Amino acid sequence: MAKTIRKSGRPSLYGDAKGTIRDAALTLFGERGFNGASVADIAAAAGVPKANVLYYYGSKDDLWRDAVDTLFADVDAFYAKSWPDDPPLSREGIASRLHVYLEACQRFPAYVQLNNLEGHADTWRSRWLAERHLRRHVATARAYYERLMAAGVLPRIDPTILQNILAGGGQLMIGQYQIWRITLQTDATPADFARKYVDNLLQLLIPEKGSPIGQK
Amino acid sequence: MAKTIRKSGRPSLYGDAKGTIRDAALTLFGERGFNGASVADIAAAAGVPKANVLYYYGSKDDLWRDAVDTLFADVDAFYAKSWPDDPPLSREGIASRLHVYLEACQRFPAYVQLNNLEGHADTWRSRWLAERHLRRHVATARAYYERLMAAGVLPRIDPTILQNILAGGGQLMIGQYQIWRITLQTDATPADFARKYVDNLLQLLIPEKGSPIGQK
DNA sequence: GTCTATACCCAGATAGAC
DNA sequence: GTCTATCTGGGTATAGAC
Repeated sequence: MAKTIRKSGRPSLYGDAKGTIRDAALTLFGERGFNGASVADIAAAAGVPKANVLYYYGSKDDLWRDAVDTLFADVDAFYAKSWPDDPPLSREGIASRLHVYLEACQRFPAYVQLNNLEGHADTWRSRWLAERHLRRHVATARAYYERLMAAGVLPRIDPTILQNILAGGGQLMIGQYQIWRITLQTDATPADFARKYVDNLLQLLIPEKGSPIGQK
Repeated sequence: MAKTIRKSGRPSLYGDAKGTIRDAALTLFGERGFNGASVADIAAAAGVPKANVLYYYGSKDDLWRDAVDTLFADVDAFYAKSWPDDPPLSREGIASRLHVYLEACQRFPAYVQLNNLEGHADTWRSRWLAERHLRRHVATARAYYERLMAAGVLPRIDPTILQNILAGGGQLMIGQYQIWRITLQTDATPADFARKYVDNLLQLLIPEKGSPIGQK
């Protein structure tokens, strides 16, 4: 019965049942996939009865869409405050851009897990993800990489492949951290992983003479 | 009751119903995930009644395990005939190794999709995958990359990160080809994609002067 | 607005005819 | 060995009390 003052951003005030449900849903959708996370699971995680989930969101599909939109609003806000408008066309510019991207993957696990879970199939969910959100993100990154190649900082190669080479490996290690942990006892979740990955990548791409690997 | 005699080394009874079911299961598990692919779906895809699936495999879990083991047996056989025992420690050696790996990802879609679908969670399935199969594959690849770094062909960086940089981007583009197709109209499924990816990657890592790759 | 109870369907798994 | 019919539980969604 609490009056929930709903701003379009993150309510999370006292009694914000709808927001609590959406946050729980996003976590479980990211962890178990759409089919693996039931409405009952989400309700239990949010601490509300099952029927309330369907009361606030008309259906499980609508809940998924709302949760994903909210996720990308958060990620966009994170990028807006972390990325300079005009990143330098240099080794350091690449490092900073990649570091922010990997930080986003760590901070918003569903950001990368949803791609893993939905990206291989042609469904209403993968289409929603791609057209509504990914296309925008990919275009922004590509514009910067195109400028890097034009400036001669990187060799000129296929831009889509370039994006995947630069970001793909780290995205995989973060998104699939559990299976990497089981396989090799490595851990891509600590805060310094993003920095370590970027340092190693740049050492491989643009070696600096005498630079110790994995330095701070 | 068509008598489809299957070769390729797997136990084939008359009309190999069991093999047909397992193949259909692997396809659907790879496409929709374990929870998204029902026993009824698998039975329909294999063209047998639902009860037969549970007759041949005692449970859905057992079917998954058997399908995954068979997949990795096929992938191992593919590697055995495609990888030289002693790949050269050179630019060409890297290219050939990566090319074979990406070909395997294309030829056995479930090989990469299962990682995407299971890799982010700690479940009996991700543990099965990691301990029974991935650890072996990763160790084999790592041994080669360690020798490459020791020989000075590549700068010495963290070997796990190196593996992910080299193979991660292509694996992502192939495994999540649908969402890349929707997002950018790119297509990672054609036979020449693996070659194109490797060429671009090596051009970035170890540029060759005057190489015509991706020039525009 | 919040909850209990329930409808209704589909999932995995069995029984038993043939 | 193959199939139809069925059991049981869990899934999404709804009705209706308060």
